[in-house]
Amino acid sequence: MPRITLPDGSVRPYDRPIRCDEIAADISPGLARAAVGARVDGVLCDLTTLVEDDAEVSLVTATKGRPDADPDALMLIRHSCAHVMAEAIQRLFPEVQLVYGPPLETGFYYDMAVPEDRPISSEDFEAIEKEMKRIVEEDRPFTRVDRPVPDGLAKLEAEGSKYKVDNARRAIDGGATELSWYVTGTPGEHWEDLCRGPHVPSTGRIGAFKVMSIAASYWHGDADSDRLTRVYGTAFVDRKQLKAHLVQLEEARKRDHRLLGKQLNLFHLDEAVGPGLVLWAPNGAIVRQELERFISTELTKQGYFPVYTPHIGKLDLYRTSGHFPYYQESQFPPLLAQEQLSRFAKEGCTCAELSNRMAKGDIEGYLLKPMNCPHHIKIFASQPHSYRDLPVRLAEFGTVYRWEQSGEIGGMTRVRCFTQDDAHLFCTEEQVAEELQQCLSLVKIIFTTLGMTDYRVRVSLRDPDSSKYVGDPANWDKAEEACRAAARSLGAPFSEEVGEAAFYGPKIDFVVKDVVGREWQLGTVQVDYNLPERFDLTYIGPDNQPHRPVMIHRAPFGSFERFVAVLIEHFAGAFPTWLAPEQVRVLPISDKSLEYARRVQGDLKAAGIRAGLDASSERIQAKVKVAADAKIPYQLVVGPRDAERDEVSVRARGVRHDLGAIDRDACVETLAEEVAGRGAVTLRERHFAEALAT
RNA sequence: GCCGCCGUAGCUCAGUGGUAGAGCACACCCUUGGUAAGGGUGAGGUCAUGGGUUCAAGUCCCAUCGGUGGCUCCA
Repeated sequence: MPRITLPDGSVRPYDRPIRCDEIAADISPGLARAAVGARVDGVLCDLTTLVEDDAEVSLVTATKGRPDADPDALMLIRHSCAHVMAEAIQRLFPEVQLVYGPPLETGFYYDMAVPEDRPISSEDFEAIEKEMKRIVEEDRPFTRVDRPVPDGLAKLEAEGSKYKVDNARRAIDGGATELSWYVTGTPGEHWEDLCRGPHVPSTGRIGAFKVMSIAASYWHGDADSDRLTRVYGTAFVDRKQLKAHLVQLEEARKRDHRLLGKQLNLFHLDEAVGPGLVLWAPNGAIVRQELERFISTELTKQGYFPVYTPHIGKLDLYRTSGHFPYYQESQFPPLLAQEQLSRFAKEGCTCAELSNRMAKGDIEGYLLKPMNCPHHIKIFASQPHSYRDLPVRLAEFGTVYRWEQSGEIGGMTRVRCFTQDDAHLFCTEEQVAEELQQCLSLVKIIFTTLGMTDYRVRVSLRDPDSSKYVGDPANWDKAEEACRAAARSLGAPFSEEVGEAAFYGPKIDFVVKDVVGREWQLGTVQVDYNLPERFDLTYIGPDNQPHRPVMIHRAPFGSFERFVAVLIEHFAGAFPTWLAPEQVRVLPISDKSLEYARRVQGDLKAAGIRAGLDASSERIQAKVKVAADAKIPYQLVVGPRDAERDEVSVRARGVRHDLGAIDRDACVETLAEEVAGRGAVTLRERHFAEALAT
């Protein structure tokens, strides 16, 4: 007979198998009302689940009007809401076949096969929601019906849904001994769906929901398989939570780097230049340049040598490295040698022939470089190296070109031309561990300085079943173990992900999320035993014999394009003073103070500060507003009173009032310190701590 | 690359198949005002591009280009 242990440690003995909702009712009527599901020995399940043996049971509750919700409750609500949406859609579009509808972190989706002649569009959302509302208001119970495998399969086949048959087969392959359906209401009478569950007790427990968007997907995620329509929605315990979520989404969109990039004139994408080709406007260029300076200082400290290399190289170079022709489809087409080009033009050679002959190697040309490593390798190989010289660390802000799929390009996060803060380290096998650690600490310095604490670490390994990786498996094992060890030494949690490695070696990646929740790889450190082999790199060891060096590829920022995109969103465009394109703006009260304002600006510029001046004929109110919209860290308002006392009146970004006046020289000096120290000291804290508090 | 949606002034957006609009920004004039937008005047458009339907297309249809939301991909 089951003894039920509750989360508070108390134990309830029962003399018969007991349902979770009965347990809830035994504890309190309030709990019984609030419960939407249960966890039995940690496994989320229906409230009607029968507990037959001793178990730890906790009830999952969803209480309207409470700001915090149990993530499991939201999971149940969303999964259930996916059913309600599917029912609504099938009522409106009887031809639609359902595929798969799971809950997500922020909502749910349902994949479905929609007939081509009547696609679902966002214009249908209102009707769908209306239908859903009706189902929710009817408050019909979610009823589970289990069927033996043969009966279940027969039923699905009779219904003719290949997708659901496939789902069932997968469940069976996964060890299922029964197939379960969930009916929203009475079996035999109401709508039902093959589903593993669990669900909330009844449709009425879905507090508030919204159909969000529509997108395409592929069956099983396979681009060659059926195209499906994916409808996204979200659901919450109550309206208030849903609204808070929508407001949050709206706020996030305001931080979007594409929007801020335009508003703050940071970068520009121009149709005439080409998709995925970023033009850095002066303001964005300053941010990038500051980052370049910042990391250059660190690189010097860590013993890197700067190098410069061209943007193209001969095809043969990339045949050696393995970039060509294996990754041909993700590269810009090769540049043909001039005389060959004209010859082929005369011969009327087709593109397919051309690409064929290039792949075979009987045509020479140049490739826009997809990576910097081959060039750096050639610099290393241009001289003999003793083990005493190692490690050799070659660094370059190297621009690379990759032919990303058109649908993937967007903003500055995924582009076709980008500049990496790249470097390649050539070292002995014994040196790998320490070099890796140094690289990781560099990444950490960057993230810490910029206050970006919200990242995750991923150790990216090869997929042994895939053929896209080059080199000896034994070397891969060594490299992967080195990455694991280095990640461990970071002291932060990390996940290992198979199939994420580069073609030549495993990586330690730093991954962050953008405002819309998409993940991006920024910093990366990669161990490579393969390219040294392909290029036959050697150094002379203490035994006077040639040895193979190991390479480490690393880019702490990843690429400036992507990093700055994430940085814009991280700061919501309000860059710290050292990064801000315009660090200070001087605002004269009127033309009468223009001369003094110019003097202040001159002092600031002389101190190396990027200072602007608003010499327009607007009133001070307007100047303050415009400067605030431009997210300039400091505004110095100057009028006759300030000029007389050699002072400036300071306003700080984000503060709605005037902080007060201070001595002009003191202001310039502290600002210079703030910039030099990258925010270790700030003008606002040092001189206006009191004024800030009010 | 695939599917949906979108494309009107530098920006944000209105615009029943019947003469191309607003706000901001810009230029000039007035205003010289002590802390989150003073007032006026003006200039600015191959309505993404190319076809089609129509007496008539920014508006309807098709294609292309570009953007966007996903999917797939990301060496």
